[in-house]
Amino acid sequence: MPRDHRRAKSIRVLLAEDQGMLRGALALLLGMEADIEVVAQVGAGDAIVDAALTHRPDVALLDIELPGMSGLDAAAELRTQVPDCRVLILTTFGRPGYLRRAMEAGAAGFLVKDGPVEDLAAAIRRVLSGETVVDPALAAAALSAGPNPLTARECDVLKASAGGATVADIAAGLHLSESTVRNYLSSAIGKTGTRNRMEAMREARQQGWL
Amino acid sequence: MPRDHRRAKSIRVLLAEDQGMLRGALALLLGMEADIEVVAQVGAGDAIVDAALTHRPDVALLDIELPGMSGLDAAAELRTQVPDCRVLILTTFGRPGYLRRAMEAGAAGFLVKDGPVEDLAAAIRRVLSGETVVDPALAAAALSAGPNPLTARECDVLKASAGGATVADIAAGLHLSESTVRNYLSSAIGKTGTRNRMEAMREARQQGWL
DNA sequence: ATCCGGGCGGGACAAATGTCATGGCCGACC
DNA sequence: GGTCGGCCATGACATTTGTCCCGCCCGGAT
Repeated sequence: MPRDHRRAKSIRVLLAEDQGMLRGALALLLGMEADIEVVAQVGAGDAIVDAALTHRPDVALLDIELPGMSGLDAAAELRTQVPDCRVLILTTFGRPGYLRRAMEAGAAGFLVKDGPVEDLAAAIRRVLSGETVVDPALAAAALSAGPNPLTARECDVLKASAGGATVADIAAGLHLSESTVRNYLSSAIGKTGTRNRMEAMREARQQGWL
Repeated sequence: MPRDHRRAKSIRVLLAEDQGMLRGALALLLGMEADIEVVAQVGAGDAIVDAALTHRPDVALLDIELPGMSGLDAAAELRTQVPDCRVLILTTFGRPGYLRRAMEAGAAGFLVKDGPVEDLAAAIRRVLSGETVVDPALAAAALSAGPNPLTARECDVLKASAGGATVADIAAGLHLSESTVRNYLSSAIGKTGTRNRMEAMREARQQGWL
């Protein structure tokens, strides 16, 4: 005989968020909803799939920027490994490219960390009932921005150039010639319409292309 | 006749945090503590002092990175304009320089956003009772790291060089000659022991010097 | 009175960065 | 089979960046 005293079946939620305080606060608040139960909390991206396999949540609430594995990549993995689990992305940045990638990864919803906490439980319920939860303005922005024009290699080089790495550093890190690296950087700078690698990185990040 | 049903006087808290969801969640949780009352919530640094003057909180819980005015600057202002209000800094980054500046600004405590939510209410009570709340390991790091070696101008130039601005941009923005800008950048790079402006910025940020 | 240290700028030079043209290699697509 | 695009690489070149000189003006400390 189940020890659950509630009549309605409660919604099982997996919570992935690296900031301990926010994770704890959200878990407590969600746990107070009568029909919601937080069955797992993780602080790293590479723990998401394991936790989902173990606890079989109905909804996974995923941050994007996580140590280990991105929440977007985790969403894609969940799609195949735990297909019954619906994914709700919860992120600081409403970048067009993030939303696009979230949708391509099969996410059912996309929330930004601004906006009131009250939205959260509501979004979880709507997502579970089959709705897709996305801010319309953000969706429009994502559509009008168009897809990522950068090739995989150009993204690699931009990512590797973060933190002030020199061309030589990047070349060594990616096992490329220095000339090749400069060519990729140059073309990324061209495609982003910027003047140097820093601006190109900024722009690519802003768009959610990295 | 006061409508407050509790016997004990409750602790009046001002909450300054730009991320809406975290702000809302913390406000709800703190409000559930029997002896704590959130009397004001703000999402911008330049609203802190006004709100404190209006609502006369016992404790101000301040994020550092805020739009408008830094939580550290706001703490310094509170020190003079609302001296009875104790300041508890709540930040994502446990940078040594942040802790140092927080203490110099008269903060009574310094919490990082990792670590459990449960610490928060406890820290508020301890701060109010006169204790200073600081993670000992972080305090040691701040002490051993030494003070900021950069001059005010060097900081300005580093800040202005964020986002990929060229020397010409920085010079124009700060009304300086390009030679001067390059000299400041060079000396900042030297003092940080780095190889270029990007690394210098990274390091200076890491240390909390900006 | 002298000596810092900081703010500001100039000039010269080496190194890093960004651009461009060119070419080979591959796989996908028509 | 031909074409196109991505990946990788060279070499030459202009521009930017970083370094090291030098100098001037100030205000505060000794």
